[in-house]
Amino acid sequence: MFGVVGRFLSNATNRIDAKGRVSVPASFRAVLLESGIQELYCLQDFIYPAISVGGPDLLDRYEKQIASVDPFSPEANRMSLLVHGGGVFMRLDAEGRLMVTDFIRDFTGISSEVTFVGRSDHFQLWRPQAFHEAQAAAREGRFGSRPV
Amino acid sequence: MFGVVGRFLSNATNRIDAKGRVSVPASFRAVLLESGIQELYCLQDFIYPAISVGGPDLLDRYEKQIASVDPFSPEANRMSLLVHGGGVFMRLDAEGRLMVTDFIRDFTGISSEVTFVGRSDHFQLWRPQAFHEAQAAAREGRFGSRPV
DNA sequence: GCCTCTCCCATTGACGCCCATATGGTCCCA
DNA sequence: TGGGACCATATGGGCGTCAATGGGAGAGGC
Repeated sequence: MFGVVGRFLSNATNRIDAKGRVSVPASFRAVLLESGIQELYCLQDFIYPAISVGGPDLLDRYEKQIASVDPFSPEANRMSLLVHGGGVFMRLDAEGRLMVTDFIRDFTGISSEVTFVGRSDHFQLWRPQAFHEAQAAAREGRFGSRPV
Repeated sequence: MFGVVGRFLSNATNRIDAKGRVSVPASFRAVLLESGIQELYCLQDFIYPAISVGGPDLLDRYEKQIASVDPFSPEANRMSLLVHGGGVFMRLDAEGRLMVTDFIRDFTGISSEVTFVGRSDHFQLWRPQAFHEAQAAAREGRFGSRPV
């Protein structure tokens, strides 16, 4: 439907239902299907208050990045804390929804709605307002609020 | 109509119908056809409250720029937030119309009419009044309002 | 036994694909 | 040169399909 474009693009906001589930946008599910991704790795972004979601390769890339810096640096320490201590694995239900756990809520501030944001090789979960603020800040060359 | 076209030029305002569709001006469609562009990359502009529309090469240009810096750097993260999170692929229907989604409306303020503005290698979608104001401001050497 | 998660089915509203109409312009020909 | 056929564009709308969402009921863990 969105053509032969195999990457995560755009942003869309969906509601969380009474059971704490939220539908992943169809265009994102199409990319997951195309990539044969069934197991979703969810990690905390290094900069923004958002959860990054992708296939198993996403974890690999983060670990490579950690390995590339001085392993005793505060930066490597901090990244490991997020990647290893903060990463979880999830899967979608038959309708393409995922559970919004406390892990996601606490880190992002998400409560009733989720903004899905494409990042090319993965996508992210944001609190709607936080996303808009971060985007506006990015346009002005700033970064917006850091997590925690 | 023959040969000379090649670029997106001039501007035109069309109405949005009851189903939220709007006709892309025929002269713009001719350029798209000539360029063999079927998938339209639509990006929320960095400066103006307008959507930029072009072929996949438009996205390629931005991605090259991102690729030129450390992919885990805050700077790459920030650019991706705009280029990937603020961009989407769309396609025209059989009559050469496109859906004016909330993605477009929220960012531009477009509600009932769309002004198409040629920008040589791409074109833009504007709220008519915002376009006139920005043009007037540009004549005086200013930039006009920034996006929300 | 209660609470949580998963699988299944139902609803509704949005979108894609298709065909129809109006309007204005161009070209041809008498 | 004026009339009229013809065409392209912009616009309207029917209808089937699918996505987003809601909710029931069973399986399994604490």
